Amino acid sequence: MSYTVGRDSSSAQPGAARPAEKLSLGVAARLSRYLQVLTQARKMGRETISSQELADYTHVNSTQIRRDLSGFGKFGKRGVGYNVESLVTQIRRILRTSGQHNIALFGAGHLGTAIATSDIFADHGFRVVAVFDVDREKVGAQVGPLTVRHNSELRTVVEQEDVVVGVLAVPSAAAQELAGDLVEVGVRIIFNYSDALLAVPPEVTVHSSSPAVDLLYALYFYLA
Amino acid sequence: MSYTVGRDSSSAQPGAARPAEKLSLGVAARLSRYLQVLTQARKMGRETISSQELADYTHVNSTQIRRDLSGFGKFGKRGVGYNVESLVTQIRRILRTSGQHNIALFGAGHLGTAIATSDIFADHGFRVVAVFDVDREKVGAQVGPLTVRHNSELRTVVEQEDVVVGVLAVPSAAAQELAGDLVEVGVRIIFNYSDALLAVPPEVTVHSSSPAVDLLYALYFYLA
DNA sequence: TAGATTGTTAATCGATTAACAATC
DNA sequence: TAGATTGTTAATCGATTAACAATC
Repeated sequence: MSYTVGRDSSSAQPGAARPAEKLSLGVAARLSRYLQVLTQARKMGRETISSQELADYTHVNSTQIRRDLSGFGKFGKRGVGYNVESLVTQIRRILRTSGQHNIALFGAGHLGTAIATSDIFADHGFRVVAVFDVDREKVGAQVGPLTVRHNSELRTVVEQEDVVVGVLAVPSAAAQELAGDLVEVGVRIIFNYSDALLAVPPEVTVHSSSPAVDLLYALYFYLA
Repeated sequence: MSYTVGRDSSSAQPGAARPAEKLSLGVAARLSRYLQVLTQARKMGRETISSQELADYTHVNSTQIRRDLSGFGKFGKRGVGYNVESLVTQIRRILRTSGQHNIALFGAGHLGTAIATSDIFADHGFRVVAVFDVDREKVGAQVGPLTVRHNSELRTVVEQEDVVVGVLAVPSAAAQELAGDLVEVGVRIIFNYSDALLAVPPEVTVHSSSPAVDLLYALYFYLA
């Protein structure tokens, strides 16, 4: 990982809920994972969870988890574990992602529809505010609660709705051009579901989904 | 990460294409990332790629990349870079995932259809050999090249087709039961697209997709 | 040749872990 | 109280990086 980010804030001061300098890449990544499991656990009605259970689900060592968390405050109860609800709140605060963040989704095909109608994003404070497509037959159709718009409305929507993230659920051939458009109107985070390699300026972050690669990784440990 | 896996194989011996003991978690994860970018690059017709370009796309430091690769052989050409095609082959060999691996997909809704008709899995040597659903209206329908089957055929298909991975694109409420069924018929890798927390025996690996969490992570560095 | 990029070293820094006292 | 689990320390190990000679 080569982002230029600050140092770890691991020097603990008892009792103090730390205002957090900049998190290291590793800490931020792990906190995100904890948040994923906690969100799922909350949905299933769990009230508390132990570091050991979190370890089982995230494959992060339980000591590491307690260490990561205790750097920011004493969130747990000895003999009991962590309160799921309050830990979700704490981690969101640490990651500074407690707010609502708006997403523009591109592509009203099967994948786009699946994304727009699920609550995988909603559960984490993201809101899909617009669905775009270039297909005139799809424009005007309903996808979940939204009406499909034509790509040409991109700029208007991004500016009016304060869109922070662009999600590309379009064919590879269309991805690069859309990425360029998004960058041009000021979007700095792109989530790419196509298998195109996107060229963007350094200040823009592209995250490419790749379930197959995740599987290869899992498979290695299965085969080895 | 708490898998019990072997040590890094970083002691280099010039010239030798290493038979690779067991890779460390970090090395395996990074090699997978390189593979993702290389596969994309190949699709776009690229012949060679430098460690610096790989670094730009993967956010892994370029020295780290050269180091990771040189542990297994001298794959690059000074002044030129790495041959994309041959590096794909080499990394697949190192990860021992050169073969064909069969997937069973559950859920013939929008997400399931998107997965079955894309080539995100095919590009990495995975083949979706069956699509299942419980909805009698969907059973029998065509999804890409496949006919939707009823869940009750699970065991037969897994045994006949040598299914290694189960992919769950079903509602959360249905996920746990299916996971149990998969474990029972011997599947050891589950890819979970639902937001259910799956309880499985320790020998089973569950990978839960969570694009929203990936976004939170990206957002942190954007906001901070 | 001149420029580019690999392969490798050596030094540093952060991640990981076992162990255990504190305490719910 | 007895059992469970956190918070924290101290020691180890692996990851990261800058730098540069080798070489295409």
